[in-house]
Amino acid sequence: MSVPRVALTVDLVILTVREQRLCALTWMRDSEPYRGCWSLPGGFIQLDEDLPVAAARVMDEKAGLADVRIHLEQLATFGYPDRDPRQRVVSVTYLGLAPNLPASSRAQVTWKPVDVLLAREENAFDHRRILRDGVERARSKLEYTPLAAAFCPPEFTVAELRRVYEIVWGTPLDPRNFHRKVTGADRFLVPTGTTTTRDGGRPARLFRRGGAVQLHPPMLRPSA
Amino acid sequence: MSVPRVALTVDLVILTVREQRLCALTWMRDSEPYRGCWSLPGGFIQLDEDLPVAAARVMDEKAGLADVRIHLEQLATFGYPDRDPRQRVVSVTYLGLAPNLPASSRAQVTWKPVDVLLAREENAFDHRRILRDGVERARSKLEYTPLAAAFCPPEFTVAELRRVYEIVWGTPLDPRNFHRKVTGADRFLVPTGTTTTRDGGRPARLFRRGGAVQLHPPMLRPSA
DNA sequence: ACAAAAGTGTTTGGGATACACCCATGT
DNA sequence: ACATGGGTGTATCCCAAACACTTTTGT
Repeated sequence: MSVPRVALTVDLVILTVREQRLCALTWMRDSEPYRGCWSLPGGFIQLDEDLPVAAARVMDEKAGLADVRIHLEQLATFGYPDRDPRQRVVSVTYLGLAPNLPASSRAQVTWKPVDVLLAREENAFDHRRILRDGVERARSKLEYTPLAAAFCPPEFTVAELRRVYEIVWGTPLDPRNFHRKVTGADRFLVPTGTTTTRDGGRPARLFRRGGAVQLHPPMLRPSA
Repeated sequence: MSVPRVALTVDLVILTVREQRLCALTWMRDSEPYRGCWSLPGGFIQLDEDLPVAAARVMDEKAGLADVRIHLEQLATFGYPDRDPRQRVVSVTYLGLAPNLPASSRAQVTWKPVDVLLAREENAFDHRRILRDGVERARSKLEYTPLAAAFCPPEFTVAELRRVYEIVWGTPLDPRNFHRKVTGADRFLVPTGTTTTRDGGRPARLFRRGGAVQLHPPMLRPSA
């Protein structure tokens, strides 16, 4: 029995926080279609390759973030027939949250603020839609998982973590109540025992990510 | 440029509540591979077909639930290389919640309790894993969306809705507090103005689904 | 001394839980 | 009359928001 076969890609929504803004890793296209438009880093899946493996390979080859072991989770699959003008291509997308890192050395790959990307129209395929879904997923994941810490360097202060929440959610948070909530949440943060004054003022305790997978209790967004 | 192409299927996790149990629609395989094992209803995607359209077609052709317009949402995509012994097949899965309906007239398609399906090993491909993910998604969706009402007939009582929650979550709920919460949630339920005594006792008001998409405030599971 | 940021204590209000109690039907 | 389930009222508790206040640094 013969069945239709389609080309399958993995496309990545890699987010970070840098210079007080939520940014996504973009690939500037230098060939048709959509030459000169931004796209998400992506690549075709090999026949013998598992989906997460393909995602990790694209992280390496296209995004230039090979060494960095960042959290990658499946976002959604996009496959309406004409999303790629050349042929039927179905895209399995992954969401990753990274600390503020230099991206690839290639000029083609850069961090861009998501609000700029979502406002501009010059995007390839349906990648603006995919980015929007990824950002929304990240926003809600911050509520009930400890993934906000994935945006931070290995050691960070409570205030730095709060800045992540404020930038991703786009809302100011009360520093005092935030402090109590995150330090009280089960296995969210583990103190290193050291402090830093890099943010000015009184020395702040440094923390590392704890082993929690879910957040109890969750950090809920202000009612919006 | 030549790229690898793979076969793509849509597989459905269709859940309902019947006879006090959470059940899933299963397809009994009558050909190899996995002859005699249960599987999820599924089918190959056509070249010119959007993914949700393919899901609706499978609902019709395989599940025999054509007329019924039920809620279908994308669940996840499964694609490790050897999940189908014949060839590389990637499966885009959808989750649907249905009221208690007669399934197809074909004996091959039946409702089976999910606890039985998840306990048994005689399943095709990785469909047990997919079912498990679908059930978990449904459980958490009941918390913050009004989808529990999708398990009910068009008109239903608060107690019938409560039974849905109790069966899907596997926990008893306080009838009084449940009543207050669901009738107080914004646009969850709209009263029809009529009552029924089909459950015995004092007549219960009948409700229809309201227009809410999210639940404010959410119905949280007992801490478990 | 003063500014700046970290961290703690305290009050208060809304929502959830637990449960007593009343209502409206069938038998 | 009584059983059965529908529905309301109420005390209590917990948690989160709001914000005054103390602590510890740099300049």
